[in-house]
Amino acid sequence: MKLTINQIAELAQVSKGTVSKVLNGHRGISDSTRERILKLVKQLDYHPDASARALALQKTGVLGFLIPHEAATSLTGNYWTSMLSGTSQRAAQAGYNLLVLTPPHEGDLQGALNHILKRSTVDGLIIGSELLDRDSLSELVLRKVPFVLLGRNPDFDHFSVDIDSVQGTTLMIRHMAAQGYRKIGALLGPAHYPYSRERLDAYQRTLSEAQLTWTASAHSDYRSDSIRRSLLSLLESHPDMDALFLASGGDFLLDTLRILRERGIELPRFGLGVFDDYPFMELLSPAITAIRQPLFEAGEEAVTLLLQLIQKTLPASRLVTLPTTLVSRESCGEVTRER
Amino acid sequence: MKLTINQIAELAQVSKGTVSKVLNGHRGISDSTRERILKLVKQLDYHPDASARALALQKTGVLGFLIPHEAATSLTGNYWTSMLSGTSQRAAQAGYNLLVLTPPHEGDLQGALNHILKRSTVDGLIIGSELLDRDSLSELVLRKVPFVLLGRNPDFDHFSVDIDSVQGTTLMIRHMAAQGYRKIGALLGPAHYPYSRERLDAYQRTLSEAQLTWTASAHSDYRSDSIRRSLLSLLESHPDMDALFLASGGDFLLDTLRILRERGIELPRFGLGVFDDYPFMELLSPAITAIRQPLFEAGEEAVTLLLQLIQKTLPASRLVTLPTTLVSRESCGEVTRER
DNA sequence: TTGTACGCGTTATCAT
DNA sequence: ATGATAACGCGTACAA
Repeated sequence: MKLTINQIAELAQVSKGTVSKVLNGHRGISDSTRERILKLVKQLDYHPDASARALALQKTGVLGFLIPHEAATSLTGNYWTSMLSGTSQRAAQAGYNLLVLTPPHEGDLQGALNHILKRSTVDGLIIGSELLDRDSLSELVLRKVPFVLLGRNPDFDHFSVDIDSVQGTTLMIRHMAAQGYRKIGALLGPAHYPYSRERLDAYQRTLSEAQLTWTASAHSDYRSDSIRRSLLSLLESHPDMDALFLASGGDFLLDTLRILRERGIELPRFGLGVFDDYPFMELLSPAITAIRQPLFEAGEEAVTLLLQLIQKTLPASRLVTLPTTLVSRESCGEVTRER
Repeated sequence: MKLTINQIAELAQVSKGTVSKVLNGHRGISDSTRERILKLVKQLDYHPDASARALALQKTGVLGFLIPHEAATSLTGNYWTSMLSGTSQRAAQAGYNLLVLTPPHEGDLQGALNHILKRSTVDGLIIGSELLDRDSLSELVLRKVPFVLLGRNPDFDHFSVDIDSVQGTTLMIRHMAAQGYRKIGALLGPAHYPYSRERLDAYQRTLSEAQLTWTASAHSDYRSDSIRRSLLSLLESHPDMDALFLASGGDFLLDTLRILRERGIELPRFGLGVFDDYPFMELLSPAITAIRQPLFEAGEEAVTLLLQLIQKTLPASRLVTLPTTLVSRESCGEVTRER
């Protein structure tokens, strides 16, 4: 049999209401009975049942992390897992449990969200925002569900944590220009993703600030064949390109390196800079210059923000923007000169 | 106001008991009222409250994935996240939610486990078994908590999903021997981890099967300084070593490559084989020969097994062992000969 | 075929 | 300071 509050009450010779008060730190209990109950609770290792507590309080003590893609693809890479890591860490430290919400099949996002919401399984939500439309988000606000966006949504103003794409792109393009590259192309993520647009803009602006008029860019989704197609056509239509800015990490880099090698294009004579840093980049030859995103920290910040929303303490600001750092390595000219 | 079963009942002009029966597919309801209720439910998008349902049924519809290390370290690598990915995928498809249980601070594992259990927040548990002792596991069995171990526990027989360390190690060592290496050393994970022992045994057995008597091995934990120390002492005490078997992935490879380069040891004249495969290994020069572990699949299998335990349908076998595959690349001799 | 009443374990309110 | 009692929302025997 499972231990219940009734049994504790019986053993302590009090009513269950008294036990509840002690457990929740309410005042108006004599020290003697408080200690008697506390001792019993500790001794029997009693913990109030989560479901019953949730029902009574209308709070589950659970945070949901909604990842917009199915687990098989999203949780295999570095991006979402690093954010999840930070989220999990801080949630655990704050005494919350973390539910990983991953659509059962690619595209079932809305359904998964609705399912969770209507059953009120979670107290709040952290949402990978890239695929949720304006209407869904509006409904969340309307229904007063506390939530935080991970990655800003351009046409929906809400509490969110973002990594500074503009600052990162500027950092990288300036660096590439400073290294002497003059015809810097850009391979970007899907055109409808907000950060693709931001990075494209920043890329163009920074180039023109550096008095470089040469420009070439292409979009691609995350499938290898798409990356290959986009990059090949970019290379062919711009044979004079002398450097490439990869505006996304993960498979972008792997496929790009394969293609560059196939075509006999040598780094760092041809420059390469990537948005997203991994430890292994240091071991490639040449090592790859990259923008390091504070993904773990973004996850942490998102939880912090969300908890404030749940507790209705107004956060300091609606938007937390985290800066990136440049990790300068050989693929982008630096070492060439020394040699 | 939140929609409740009472409101549905009222609107449908029936008692809530009837609504409940319809919702749960019980029979003994006339088609007309069933359809009337169903229509209403669909129309208003009603979903029964999760907490209330959990309280009544004594089932939460939630599975827990207990990772033995704090999120900051464990969820940053590839190992746990890949398993988590498979777990999340299959859980979602089976209609379960997945709770990521990660100790708030390194070492708080027992506390976290107890917390979850006593409150009965989950219907079942998938446990990264390496750090849980026999007593804790026994208690789980005693309390009839359905759980599955990810990674077999040598001194505790229970339902578990494991990746075949012995088969993988044998595969690799045979390959290295076939490539002509004669003095193959081994750098293993922490000595108290079960799979370290398994891999060490398999390493020695395979060598002796191949009539190779030369042997050298060292253990290390996952911190860079420890890896460095172990490897350096291994190299120094065995200057004639001509190949190395890295029995763990992740940072092991990164640190090892750094050290080998520092010391001017060239691959593949010196052979290198790693237990754990990553896409980027293909891009290193030379590319790294590796054992590929079916981590995602292990996560999936664990859920499948767990669901059977929860439904009390006896699984076919207590132990699911998944085979590895060898990914042969340049770091281990293959290409040398061709050149 | 449908409705009633109670239990699930906890918390909160209102008496005492 | 403590104790009854009524929610919380749902499932389910059992009665009608």
